[in-house]
Amino acid sequence: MVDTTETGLPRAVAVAWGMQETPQRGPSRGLSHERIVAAAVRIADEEGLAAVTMQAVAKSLGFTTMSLYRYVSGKEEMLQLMGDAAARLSEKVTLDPDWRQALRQWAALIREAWRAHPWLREIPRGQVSVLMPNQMRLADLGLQALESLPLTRDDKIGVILVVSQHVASMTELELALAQEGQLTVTEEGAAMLKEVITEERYPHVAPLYQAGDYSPGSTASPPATDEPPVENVEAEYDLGLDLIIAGLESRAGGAAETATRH
Amino acid sequence: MVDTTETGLPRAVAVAWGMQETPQRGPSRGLSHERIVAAAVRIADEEGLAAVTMQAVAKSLGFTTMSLYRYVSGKEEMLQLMGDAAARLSEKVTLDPDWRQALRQWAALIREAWRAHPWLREIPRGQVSVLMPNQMRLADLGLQALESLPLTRDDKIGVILVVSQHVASMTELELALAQEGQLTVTEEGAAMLKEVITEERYPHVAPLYQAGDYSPGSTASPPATDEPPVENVEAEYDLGLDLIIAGLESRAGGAAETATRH
DNA sequence: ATACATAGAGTATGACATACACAGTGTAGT
DNA sequence: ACTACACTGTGTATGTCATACTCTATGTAT
Repeated sequence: MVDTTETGLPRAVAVAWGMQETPQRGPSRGLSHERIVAAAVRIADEEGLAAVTMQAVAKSLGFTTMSLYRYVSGKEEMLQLMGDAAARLSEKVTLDPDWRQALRQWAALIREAWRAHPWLREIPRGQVSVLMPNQMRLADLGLQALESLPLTRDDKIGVILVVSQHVASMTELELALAQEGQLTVTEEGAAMLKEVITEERYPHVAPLYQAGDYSPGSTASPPATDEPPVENVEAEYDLGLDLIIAGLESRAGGAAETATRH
Repeated sequence: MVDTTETGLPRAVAVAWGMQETPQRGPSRGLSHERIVAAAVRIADEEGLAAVTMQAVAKSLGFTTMSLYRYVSGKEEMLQLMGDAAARLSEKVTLDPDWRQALRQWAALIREAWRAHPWLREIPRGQVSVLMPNQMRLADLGLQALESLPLTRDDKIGVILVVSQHVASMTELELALAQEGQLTVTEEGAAMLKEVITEERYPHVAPLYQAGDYSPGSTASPPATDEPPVENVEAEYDLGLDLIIAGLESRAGGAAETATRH
């Protein structure tokens, strides 16, 4: 449960849109939402989200921990604001007229944001995020990319969602792998693994390990995954995008072709 | 950096495969990895991952907090073990001979796991997860589903990865929405929103809000998103899967047909 | 002027993860 | 048997967090 204002809107949303009335009386304010969020983002970029504590943020601004609570109802709200701040887009983005290219461009934009702010993966997403200004801008741009496609409104939204999640997943994976560094398994360790990864229990995976090139590689969800060497995330990123686009082409049929011409 | 054993294998991996030598001397053990992990999973299922504290787990087993550290090197390791435990699969799963169906079945299996253990989304994934027994089983099954497709080994792995991430994303989204509950925005709040979501800045999104059906609906990544009413996640799940499968069909060309041909 | 809403500081509290030292326990080696 | 000691689980302590509450100083509306 997000905490909300009297308007029913989540506080974070109201704040992000600047809908919060500013007090008339009292001492002048030394802080602001913007400065707090900016400081928090800076710390997250440099030292990871774990380093973003209320104390660290306050200290970096030269204020007391508790002073932040004048501007932000709690850490969660701050995180939500950070999430939106990280999704800021340069005002002028021109998308290719071909929807395929446009979709790729759009995906690349999102990817860029994720790469610049790896910690985004750790902040909880929810209904709130959609209502935030920058996130909404991204969604808007995504819809624009698909404009020429003969899909229902809902399908377009779905495509946007699916694509953005794909990009998010792959970037997250990429970063997770980069952070952990390559595991260096001993001869002995590898041997032990070979012993347990038997042909009977793992008929399709076992060959990969028996082969000897046990690059423990990447991973996935609790669901499954694989073992491609780290750099391959790029390949997976493209693969997914290619499949989705190919899928869209076949679904859109001839109509899509029209959009491509000229 | 995961902490590893002398074999170079992450401790969690060694533990999960039962590669850890058990002591010979000393009092008999009252606890075990399995019991600890099982207790932790139970708590997570019932009260969410946040409720999984070392103290809570220990208490639920009738032991002291610190006793857990005899079996588990730290909370992170425990979480990794929980992740694998939640990916356990019933031994006998039969996949449809048609790869399309098989892929759907496989996706459904993963989805089931996510739904049963929503907290999975919160546990960090990485190289380690791939090396865990149950996760590996899932990967194996995924490869089996794609067996008949004329793809390279790497592409198959990629597909598995992409699909599993898609399922993960959609299930995560579904759960996030369910947890937050529907936002109930006041007339006033809605009006304020309409005012800031202008046609100029949000040409494609604005109409959705102006229309009056401001179901704040779902969300996506820091990237973009949409506003379909909650139940629509199902639609997005299908959409993504359909697109990927259609993409695979067009990529695999005639060969895929063969596999389908009844 | 003056009252009072407000800003930021100070202090306090309660979760947590985890380090460390100890007391009891059962087995290996005699 | 006996004994040493590897190992078990406990108790206590520490440091990091988020956040509640209280107080003093501040500036604006009256």
